[in-house]
Amino acid sequence: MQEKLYKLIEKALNELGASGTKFSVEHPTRVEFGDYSTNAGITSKKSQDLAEWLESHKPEEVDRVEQRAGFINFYLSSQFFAGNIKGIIKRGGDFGRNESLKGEKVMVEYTDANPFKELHIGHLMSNAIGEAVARVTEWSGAEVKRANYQGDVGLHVAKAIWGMMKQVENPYAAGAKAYTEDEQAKQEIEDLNKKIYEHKDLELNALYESGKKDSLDKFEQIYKKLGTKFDRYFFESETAPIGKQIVEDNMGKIFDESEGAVVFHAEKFNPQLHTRVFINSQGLPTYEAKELGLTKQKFETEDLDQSIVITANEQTDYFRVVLEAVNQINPRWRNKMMHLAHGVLRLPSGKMSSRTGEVISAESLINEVKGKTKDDEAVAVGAIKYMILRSNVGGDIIFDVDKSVSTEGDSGVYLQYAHARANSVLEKADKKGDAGALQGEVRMVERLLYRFPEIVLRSQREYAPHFITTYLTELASSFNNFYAHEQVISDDAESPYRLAIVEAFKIVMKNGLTVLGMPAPEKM
RNA sequence: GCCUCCAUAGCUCAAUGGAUAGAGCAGCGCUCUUCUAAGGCGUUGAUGUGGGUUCGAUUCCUGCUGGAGGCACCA
Repeated sequence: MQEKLYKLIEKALNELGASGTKFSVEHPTRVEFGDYSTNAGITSKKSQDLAEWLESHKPEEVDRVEQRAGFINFYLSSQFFAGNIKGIIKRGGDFGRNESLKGEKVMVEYTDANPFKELHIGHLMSNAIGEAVARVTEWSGAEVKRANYQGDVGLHVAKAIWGMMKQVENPYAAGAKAYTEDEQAKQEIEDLNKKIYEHKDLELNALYESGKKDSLDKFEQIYKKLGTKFDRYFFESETAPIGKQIVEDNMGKIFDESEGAVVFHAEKFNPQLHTRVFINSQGLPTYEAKELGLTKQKFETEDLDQSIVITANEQTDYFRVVLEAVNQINPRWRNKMMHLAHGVLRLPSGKMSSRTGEVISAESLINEVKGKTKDDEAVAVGAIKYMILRSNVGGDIIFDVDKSVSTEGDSGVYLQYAHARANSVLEKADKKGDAGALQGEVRMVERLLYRFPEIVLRSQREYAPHFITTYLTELASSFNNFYAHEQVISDDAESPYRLAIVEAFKIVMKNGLTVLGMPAPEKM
């Protein structure tokens, strides 16, 4: 429809001798200003003539054309909305999908949990955003590979194993604490770290393997709760040697020796960037080199058109440097890579730090929210995801537990409840909906329903799931208003049409929640 | 010191260069003998500050103030 109007306006401008004028066609911010609006009248300075031309050449879907403050507004006909209701019901679970990325293969890396440590609320953030991005990408027709890159070597592992050997309650926390407070423990942990790398101590290897497995199994249970199923797991123990090799192959060309370490002088390529160490003075690859190894692994195991990495924004500058290094090594990889940074999840009381041991685990947050939702896990997961996905990806989230389960608007609960309520009405009805039975005024909910596919598309293009969240909240509000003011099931002639609206709403809400990775319970 | 990002109502968030800056919470006042009141209706309240570009700026550029993150051998 938008495109149709665009072409019509282009034609009008041609005939009015104003061809080439720039203009846009969009949904106005307020419904009083119509379903579509154009600024072509302002940009062409022919508002009056253009409005008159459009009024006399309007397509059948347009009920009326009005000029207001220079803008030309299009009000669509009730038949247009009825047609869309019918179309939504026909497409059902597929309504909202598009094919803009058809034939492409996209890898989305997110969550990036570290074995031996607990999954904390930061991982929850990455997971919620990553899963939503993955789904939005799928809904745009791409084949998506979900990837999880995990740090299974390094000092944190040694700390955890040190704790395991002491058989304490929380091995990682105990190890981390001892490392900073106890000089002897620190030495023991560093020795352990070296031994883990060497992989020669059989007893230690067994401890390592069992600890890793337990940890990964536990992660899997949480991923299941959150609705994530990864296709690929990458480990730092694998990427490290590959990355080290890449750096060594490019010594003198891209990487240089400096103070005993191997560094990349990124500022030579971009003054905003800085030098970073890729291989430390002990000859061990750092996180930076490992990232190069990971990149190679990704592109060599899958024929990717795009690789999206989702991390916290504390890694933004680090990533810019690494991406520049990738660009020097293989620009074709670089051009397909995208780093999406999210903020930090905080509680109103302040930030948590994993170093001080005050981490809030993902599980404990889920359980706390669950405790406030009649013990309903679907509602709890939805509540948490909503809080994360309601605002722009880059910013921090202030997570207020009570607000997240708020029964009054702007929450996951609100969306799920509207969905369950629509389902309940449909179950009560003894007849089927019929979008052909319309009469009367067009409702707000009808004006919003058909917009869902374009919202999904925009979310994909801008890597911004929050557009969907915002839209669904508005949609749920319009549905609740409709529900509160009109008796859906009754004997009058329009009842089948109202039922069709409810059915279409249920489809869109369910698809919307699904594409965000939120559960959509049938009953609450 | 340098780099990046951010600043919207008392609070938490929206607003592809457009119209009277939208929601929710909190506050105040209504609303269940009717399909799920975890709902609905009404009401009070905001673009940090100085310039600039533009027919039009919350949006773009820039000065200032305030905040967050990062800046060599952690990840």
